[in-house]
Amino acid sequence: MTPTIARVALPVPLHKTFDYLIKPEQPPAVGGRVKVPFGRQSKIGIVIELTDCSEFSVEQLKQIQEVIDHQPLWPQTLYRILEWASRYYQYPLGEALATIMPGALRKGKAASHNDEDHWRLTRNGMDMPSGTLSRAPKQERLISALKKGSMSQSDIQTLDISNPVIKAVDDKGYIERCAAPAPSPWQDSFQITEEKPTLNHEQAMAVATINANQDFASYLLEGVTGSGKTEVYLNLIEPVLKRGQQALILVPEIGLTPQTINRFKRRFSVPVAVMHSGLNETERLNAWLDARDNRAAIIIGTRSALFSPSHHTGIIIIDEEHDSSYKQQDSFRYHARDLAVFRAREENIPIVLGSATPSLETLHNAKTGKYHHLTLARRAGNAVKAKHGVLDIRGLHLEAGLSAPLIAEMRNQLSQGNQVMLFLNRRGYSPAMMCHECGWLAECKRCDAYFTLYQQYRELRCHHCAVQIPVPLQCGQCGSTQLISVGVGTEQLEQHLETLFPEYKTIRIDRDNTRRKGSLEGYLQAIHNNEYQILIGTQMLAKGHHFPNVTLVALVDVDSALFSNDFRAPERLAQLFVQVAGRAGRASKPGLVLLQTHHPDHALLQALIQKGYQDFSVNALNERQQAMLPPFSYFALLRAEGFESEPVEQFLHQARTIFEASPFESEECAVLGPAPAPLARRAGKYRWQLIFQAPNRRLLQQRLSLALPALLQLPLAKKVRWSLDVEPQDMS
DNA sequence: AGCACGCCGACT
DNA sequence: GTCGGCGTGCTC
Repeated sequence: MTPTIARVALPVPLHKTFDYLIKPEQPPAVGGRVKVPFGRQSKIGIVIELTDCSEFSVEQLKQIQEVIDHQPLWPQTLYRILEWASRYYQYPLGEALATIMPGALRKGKAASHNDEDHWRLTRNGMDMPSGTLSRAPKQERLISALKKGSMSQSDIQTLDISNPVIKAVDDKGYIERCAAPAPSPWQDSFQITEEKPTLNHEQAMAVATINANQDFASYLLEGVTGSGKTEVYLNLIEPVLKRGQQALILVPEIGLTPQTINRFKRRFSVPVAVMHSGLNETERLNAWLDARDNRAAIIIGTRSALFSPSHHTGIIIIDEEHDSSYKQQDSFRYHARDLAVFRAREENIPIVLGSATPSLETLHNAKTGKYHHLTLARRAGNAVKAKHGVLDIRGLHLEAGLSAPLIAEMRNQLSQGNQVMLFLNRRGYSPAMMCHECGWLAECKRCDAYFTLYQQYRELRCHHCAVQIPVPLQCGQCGSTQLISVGVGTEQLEQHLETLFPEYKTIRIDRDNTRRKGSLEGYLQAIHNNEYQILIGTQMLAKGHHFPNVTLVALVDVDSALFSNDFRAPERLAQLFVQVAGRAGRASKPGLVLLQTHHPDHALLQALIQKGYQDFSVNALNERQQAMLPPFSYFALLRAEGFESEPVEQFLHQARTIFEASPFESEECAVLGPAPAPLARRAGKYRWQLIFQAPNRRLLQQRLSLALPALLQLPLAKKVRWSLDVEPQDMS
């Protein structure tokens, strides 16, 4: 029996689907788009089921307006992952599908290559006796050219045959338009197009281990900076491409540089599809289609590239798997790395997670045997390990946050013609402004935060909302004019270093001066050209760039990370430390990394400094286990905000009651809060949060799925703004 | 989310 | 007398 009703997921924030009548002459496809009337508007949704029954009577159902796709947009495996992710991350399927779909498809554009039409000979044209067009040599030439096969309009133009000529021949009935022939498959011309470097023993072992098997298996490739992870990737991709399968590679947002892409393009003679946020709608659609139609052999992209509809994926590689940009931080809050493992399992292919500093989650999975752990401990080529040390700054006088020993070492390195890099994760001149007489601190009226002083703009700015005001001349409390800055930010550091080292040029790289597109690239180039000797930056300077002339890296303030209220802060500090250590220096000039701290004996710091990231991670994982923090439990964060505190808090109280009322055994689950969010007021809104904790994913998912319908029923759910983040990455 | 309906304040 | 403010309700 042919189904009469289509169940459709629409891009609306409603956790349900909508039923529509099918026109018999236009049967829709499950997984394909349809245009349907919705209230007084019409929307594009995805058919998720064909059926005969509905809770609604036939009279209540409307008809599908238009069937856009006659086949599913995604391979079965990928569609199942999307369905699962929609449930796991508690995000409505229709909205989830819409967010990961290329914008052009969301708007209803055809999901097919917009190849240029071709021209071919008609029967008449083929039979045309030569000499018929002797007085029209160009027309004659066109016909003989087309005897070898169809051509596109632009190809014809390259033969110096203009459009009017084409039209004239068309009018005579000798030629006609036809579809472009399918491009020849890349498999036919596959070859390796550069000389392969010889692998060292570790690399060869890793390659052999992973390539030994074509079925699902997860590998953690833990390779120190400079150990040649990319070369391993290339050796993994090679047999995949040889078999005619596609390779899917995810990189962090900041890591998708032309150099990275070229590394893959250079090695193989195959088409590469690149997917990142910089693409316009057409480019994005084309990359998506290239992946789907197997016109691209290698698909490389950021987070969202995980949803590339490639049907013949043979391997998934996640580079820098610890990078936080793999977790989407708004709307559909999926984790691309976690979903990638899921996808690999569904498609029964290997997945490789590469990093010099694996996330504790991934290390835990390796430890418990879920992932195979492969290590590259040897540096390839002339890379050399940086030295490092802790600067105990207790009791030391600090100049703009810098201790005398650090300044001395800077002077030493600079005088030898080297570059010096300073990390300080605080933008602005100083993170607060205080009255010297009464202790009053300038505070944002709309946020629970102090103003940051920007001296160059003579402004106080709030880093949590858009407020900026002129620097006050008087204390807001006692009227004193003795206002002083408290603490050090990158601007102050820059200013002070310019007076301290006037003979060297200083450059600051943070979000405040790299807003303009391309400015970061310009600065990095200038640094490589040695135009600057002192580099100051927040962590955006640490990722993906190697500075061979930098021989000294200092983390100016690591204490704030050691005592942050975000339990992941030490992990991120350790990753930053290892990443910068890997970027500094080279064989002839080994690098030195220094950390300034008031807590030189801190256990995690000691483990990191004395024994390295591996020991640090063992310690940190133990601490997580003691505290039952991820990966030893699974969190979901329900955050709510509103202009009045009371309804927000009350909403979360009700949410807590709902969650606790679960009929399941729930001793292992816990609810924490409601408590004020780390930033209790932001942009005038009060923020509260509730944390759900479960011992495993299954239970977390089960309990949330059970609670959410009741939560949505709460009258307050419509009055306050709220969001649910399953396995949040950033708790601050 | 959109978009309508609906009931109360300041205006051509 | 209207225009329009955003509260409430609904979308197969």
